[in-house]
Amino acid sequence: MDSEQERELTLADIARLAGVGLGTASRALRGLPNVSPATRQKVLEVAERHDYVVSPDASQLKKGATGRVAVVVPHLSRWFFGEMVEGIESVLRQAGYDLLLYHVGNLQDRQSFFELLPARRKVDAVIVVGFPVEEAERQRLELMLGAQIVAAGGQHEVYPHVCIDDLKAGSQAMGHLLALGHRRIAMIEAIDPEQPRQPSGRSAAYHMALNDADIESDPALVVTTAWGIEQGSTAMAHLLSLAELPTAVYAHSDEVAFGAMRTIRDAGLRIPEDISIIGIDDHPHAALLHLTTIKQDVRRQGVLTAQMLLGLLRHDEIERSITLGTHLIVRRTTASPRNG
Amino acid sequence: MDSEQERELTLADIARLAGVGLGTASRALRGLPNVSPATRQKVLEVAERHDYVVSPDASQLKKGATGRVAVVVPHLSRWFFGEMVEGIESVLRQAGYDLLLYHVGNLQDRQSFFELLPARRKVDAVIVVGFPVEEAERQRLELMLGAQIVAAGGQHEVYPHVCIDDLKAGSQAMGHLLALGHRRIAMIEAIDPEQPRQPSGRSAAYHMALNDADIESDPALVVTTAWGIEQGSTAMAHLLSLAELPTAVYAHSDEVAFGAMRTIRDAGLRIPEDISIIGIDDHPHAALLHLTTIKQDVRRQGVLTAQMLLGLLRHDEIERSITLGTHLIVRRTTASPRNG
DNA sequence: ATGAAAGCGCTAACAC
DNA sequence: GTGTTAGCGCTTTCAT
Repeated sequence: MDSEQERELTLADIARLAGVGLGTASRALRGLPNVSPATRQKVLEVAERHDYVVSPDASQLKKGATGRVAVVVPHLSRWFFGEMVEGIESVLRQAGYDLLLYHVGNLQDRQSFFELLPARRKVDAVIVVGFPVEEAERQRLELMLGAQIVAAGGQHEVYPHVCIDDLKAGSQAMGHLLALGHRRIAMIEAIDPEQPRQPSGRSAAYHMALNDADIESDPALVVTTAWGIEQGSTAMAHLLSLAELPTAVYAHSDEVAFGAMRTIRDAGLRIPEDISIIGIDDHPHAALLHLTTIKQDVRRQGVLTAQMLLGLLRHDEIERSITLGTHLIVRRTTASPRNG
Repeated sequence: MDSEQERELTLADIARLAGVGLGTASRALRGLPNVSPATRQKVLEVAERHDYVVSPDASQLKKGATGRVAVVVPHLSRWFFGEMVEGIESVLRQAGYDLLLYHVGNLQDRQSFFELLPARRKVDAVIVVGFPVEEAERQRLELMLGAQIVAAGGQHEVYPHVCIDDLKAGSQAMGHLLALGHRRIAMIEAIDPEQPRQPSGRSAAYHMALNDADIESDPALVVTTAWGIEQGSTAMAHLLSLAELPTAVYAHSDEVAFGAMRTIRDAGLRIPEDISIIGIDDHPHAALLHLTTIKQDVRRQGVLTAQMLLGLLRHDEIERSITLGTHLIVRRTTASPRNG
């Protein structure tokens, strides 16, 4: 059997088989006017019988639009990004767009992405997920003529975007701890060591909240670490080595909080009796571990980003900046300090 | 500013600017022979100066290959799939292939994927991740003439594939519990309700192990549920309602085990003193929760799958079936039964 | 309503 | 070595 050698039928084949001209076949298949019902019927029938589909590449070459959008993510196996991409994918697919995935896991990947622009001339748009594009990168992106650029899950003045207000989320977290009566509050600040350092709303919220509450901030209570469970665990160990322990911990993310929780318990301390802890995200495992947190709807951010993009592609008049709300979910890791 | 109207330069533009013919420009750019150093130098210089890159679509139209591969996944926000895609993406990118992502989250998505074949005529290959392709689906896939098809993370006789041996992984888990002296062992069987029911090696391992140990299996000790934390939690609740409790639980996956652990503890029972529990995967959170499990290297499966695919695309003589090993990681959720 | 023809941006075969 | 030419599979005038 030489089925291996079979080739895809072309429009010319279909036209010939249907006994019509090339142009007519094209129009018939695409539902354009100026085709008699009988002719259209015949073309459709032939195409159907032979399982014909047009070559998107050929048709795009002529039309100009690619029907693809690039999605650039710094991580994939992390819940936040998976959820985001799922949201994006669902609306893109429904709109008939294909999704080209680019992973920029570390600084080097990221540099080479913006240097080489592998998506160039391949997509109608690009969605940058979860990190702010720097000025130099923005300039490179300009080479992608005509491509719409939007950002999801990160602050971007420069591009249309959808995100949450990190400052507000942080304030909600701190507000909760403060309201419970905590005054000695530590922060585990999460950064991505593989990406350029960014000013963080979640960090700003900490200092602002403390300031508003007339609490002098103690630099020793702030520890900076990478975004992960083990890192959170280590950071917490550092905090526990302090002479005077914090009564509460504000972690930049749930995953960091998870690690911190383990360390606290392994040290023989109880949560929340000895130390309260709060995260941000509402990661699926937060409920499992009864972690109090600030919830954000990541999937929805993905959906809205993709919808915004489609609007841009259609040149609709649309909102170019969407900030989603976040809210406190009180579970069992926060309580008033004992001697509060 | 009408930069919006700027258009990408074509090869013809570059040729003209460099004062050479179209063919020469093409050869120069691609490093083909039969171009004088001086000419090549000039062409390269012009292209560089204008940030020119060839249109992949146009060049592919001529060459035949698309330079893209479709990756089909049933989930994204789940650790296993994110990890797998990261592995796949890393080698594909390095080889210059683009990755088209298709998400078939539920039965309907899956049906429409195989019915519409949105990747048809768009890719050189497709990688199916984490689910066995059914016969009817396989037939649809045949319409993608010339596309290589490989499978990752799921059993497939029909396609070249890389996976783990579920039967063996399950046997390792059961072997551990049995060796500890457990005889009343429950199984939380995880299935994907959104996908067609498949025979599971992880389930077979349970019955086989019990049989080999001359333990009569009690149907009440097997509970089937969907793949998730909450589902594991509920399943465990069911198990705890039994008149005679199991002394150990074998969960098909770590995430299911996580949920079960919560239920056990919420019921006031201790792990592993009252009930032992083991999972499969070595999810990042398994270490966090001290869960004993069977580790599999998912990322590596992704890498090997993509490498296998590249080999196939190059028509290399390569191994078309790779089964990765798994191994027991003993942590703190398993111990000998009290009255064992 | 329909067919012929030009051309999208490129590669490959062919002359020179 | 280099320029010209003929397509790749389609869409889109433009006649008819």
